[in-house]
Amino acid sequence: MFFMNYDFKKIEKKWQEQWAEAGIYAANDNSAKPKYYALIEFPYPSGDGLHVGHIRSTTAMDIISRKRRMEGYNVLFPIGWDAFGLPTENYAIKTGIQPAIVTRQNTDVFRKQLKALGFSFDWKREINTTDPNYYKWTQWMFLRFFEKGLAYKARMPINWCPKDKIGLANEEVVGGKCERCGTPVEQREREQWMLKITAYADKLLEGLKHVDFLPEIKRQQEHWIGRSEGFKIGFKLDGLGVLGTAVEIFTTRLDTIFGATFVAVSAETAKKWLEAGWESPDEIKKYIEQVLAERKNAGFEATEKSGIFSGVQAVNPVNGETVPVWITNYVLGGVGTGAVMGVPAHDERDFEFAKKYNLPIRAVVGPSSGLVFADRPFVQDGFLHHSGTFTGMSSAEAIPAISKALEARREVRYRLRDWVFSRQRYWGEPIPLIYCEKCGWIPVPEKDLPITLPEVKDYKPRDDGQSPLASVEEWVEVKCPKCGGLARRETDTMPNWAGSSWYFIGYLMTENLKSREPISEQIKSEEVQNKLKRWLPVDWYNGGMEHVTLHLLYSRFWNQFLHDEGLVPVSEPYRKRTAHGLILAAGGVKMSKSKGNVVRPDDLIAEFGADAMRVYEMFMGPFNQAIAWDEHGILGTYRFLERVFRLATQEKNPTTLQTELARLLELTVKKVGEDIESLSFNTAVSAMMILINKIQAAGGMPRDSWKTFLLILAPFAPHLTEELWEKFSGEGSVHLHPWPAFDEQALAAALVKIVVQINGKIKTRLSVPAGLVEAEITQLALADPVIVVQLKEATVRRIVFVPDRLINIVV
RNA sequence: GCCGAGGUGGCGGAAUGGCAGACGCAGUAGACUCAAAAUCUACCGAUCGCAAGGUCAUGAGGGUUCAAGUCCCUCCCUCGGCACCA
Repeated sequence: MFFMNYDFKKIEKKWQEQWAEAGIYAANDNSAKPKYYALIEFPYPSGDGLHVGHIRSTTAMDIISRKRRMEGYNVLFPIGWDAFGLPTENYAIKTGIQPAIVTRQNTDVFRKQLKALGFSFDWKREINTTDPNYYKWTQWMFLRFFEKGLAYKARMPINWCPKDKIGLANEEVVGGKCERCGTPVEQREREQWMLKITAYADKLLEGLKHVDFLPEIKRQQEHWIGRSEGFKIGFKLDGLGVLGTAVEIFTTRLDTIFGATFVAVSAETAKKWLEAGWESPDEIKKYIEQVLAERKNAGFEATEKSGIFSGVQAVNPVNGETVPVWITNYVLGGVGTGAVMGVPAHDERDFEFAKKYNLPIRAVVGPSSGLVFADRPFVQDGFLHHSGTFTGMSSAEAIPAISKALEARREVRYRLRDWVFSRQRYWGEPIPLIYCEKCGWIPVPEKDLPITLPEVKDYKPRDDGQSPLASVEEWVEVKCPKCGGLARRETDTMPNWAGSSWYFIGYLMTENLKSREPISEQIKSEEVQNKLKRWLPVDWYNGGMEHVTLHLLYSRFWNQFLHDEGLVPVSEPYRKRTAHGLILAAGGVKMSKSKGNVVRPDDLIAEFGADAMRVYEMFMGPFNQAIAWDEHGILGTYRFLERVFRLATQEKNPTTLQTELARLLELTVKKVGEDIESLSFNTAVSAMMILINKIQAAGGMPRDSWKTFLLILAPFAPHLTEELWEKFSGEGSVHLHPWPAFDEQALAAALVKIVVQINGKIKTRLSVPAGLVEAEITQLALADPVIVVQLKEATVRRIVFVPDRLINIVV
């Protein structure tokens, strides 16, 4: 061994080529080893190229994949492109260049950049959602939903920019205004394809119990689904004239019904009464119109509560009491029955309303100790008071009892809405349906899939809100597959979420995607089913917190459906899901092209190398927290790697290992292994830095110890460690060598430092053999000169002793 | 407004209730050098003190404890999510 420079450029290029040639990261479909499926959210290949945030999250999963390989797993760590979407389309609108060409250019750049970072992807399994071979399957799967009645057409409001005359995706609406021109966005009704995800609401909730997702991820999904169990109850009306029957209210808090002091109905409900012939003063009519108009315009923001007394009275069925009916703006027509019982003592909104209009507040539920109404509503469950025969019951007992007495109808409601699956856009999967005047909506026969995107001149959505595909007459006009008559293709395309809803399955059968065999036969074949059984579920899926509600829910739904169809062996696609923090631009704002603050990694990689870049991004801060980008620190990780290289290749490394260094090495092996599992990469790097600093001070380390160290550094800095491993004539690749075990016994130190406190303040430290008992330490502590001086005039009242750590003398 | 995460040196950040500031960046001094870079060594929260040492410090204020950045209560601020879901 002789001194040499850390020539990362040469080293990184050399090993990237050798790994590719040897195929050491390819997942094996026929291995006897246990499988491990590690997944990242596949990137959208934007024109900006890879940015520093991609590197952080991808390096993390790369580290986990590499560690698993070393632990003896057959690892699948795939990569692909989620390439349909607006930025590419907008670029095409501006330049007229075909989105397919832009996509190819962008993916070429991304692929090159990812390869330069040494990620251990199985590149043979690369997929692209815009590849007709891929979206043929997406279209086929959509038709399965259609055949099961889970895809349907409905009139839905879309965001419409009146100036640009186009429909906007939600992402293009910022604060109720068009992202490009700033014009306030209007809601327009349009026929849209919908997927009935609500049919899977309970299954999606139930499935969460069996997966290992971060608690906050589960909570967000639960909240998004928003299951609530309630009851519908009729309140008889008095004063609506001939209409005077009943108003139906919905509540989840039947136990508070004795506290109802009014009934609040939505403007929509009141309007229906008017249409049915209710005669009411102009004042009320005006108010109703005003609320409806406000709702249309505001849409997004909550307005101040208001209401008007309708003149109508309602009868509370539980006690026959008469309460006033108010028409309000805070009860929504589309939610529940569009009417609620107002219980100000036990509901924040009713309380606010009652305060404003001086309506009575009657508390009927409280903690067991007694019923105290403070200046805020009591919204928890409790015990009933002033509630007739139900007084004294707990909320949990009272709800079924009251519902039985009233014969109330129980109803389960969800916040979750069905998935709007249509986009009036070009750059997405065409929806493979044909409309025939005679036969209705007819699916495209499987032999005609994929329906590929036709070339168009202009990619801009049309003035009438239709997709540009509607202008391609020769594409739109087809024969009805059923009757042979003249029919028209659906011109809407699928949303971005479609292709990403099943891509983790796509990776498992990339060869089959290319095949011309019918999908319905292929997917049920033993060959494909065996692959799916081998790899599913994904063992660890990491991605952004921003995808935790939509993408994660959609893909779970999609997979559960395929499972119910008998096409996929597992009902939950992801066993474990974690999330990373965003990398923000300097100043803590999001990086975006429009702000011009996107940081590209290329220059830094050229200057410090891929390994230094990887280690730095892991070292920056806690992985699960957002962090502002600052490249100054990369010099520190470069110095660390350079130091590793220099010390490991120095002329003479000692042949024996000092006891303390040996112990530190064991500790570091343990800590790095544990920190990787808990995504604490920053402290793992720090631990390795501490070790290297100690090695520097000790003048070096024997070869075998170096090899152990290389093994734990390997997932972080794969090129450098592979190079040194070769120089140390290690067997094969460092990345396929077993992960080192650590010796618990070697971790124990012979000497420990004991902190001596007086009244909790540190006074001195004792260096003593490990394992001394309280009496021995007390004796030593009290004899210490510093302590003797401090205790001169005090009496010891108490001694607190923590073995091998601390003694506190209380005086 | 509600839910969640967070607030620690000049900066990024460490810390199973038990030595606050690990590790790194920036900075200061020294060694090496003709010199510089690189590297190595030491120092590096504030404050009082010649020093030994003391005092104050983890957003603010209370509390529990022998001991609190960590647990409890009240409040302030930042970020993310949701927006009247009955």
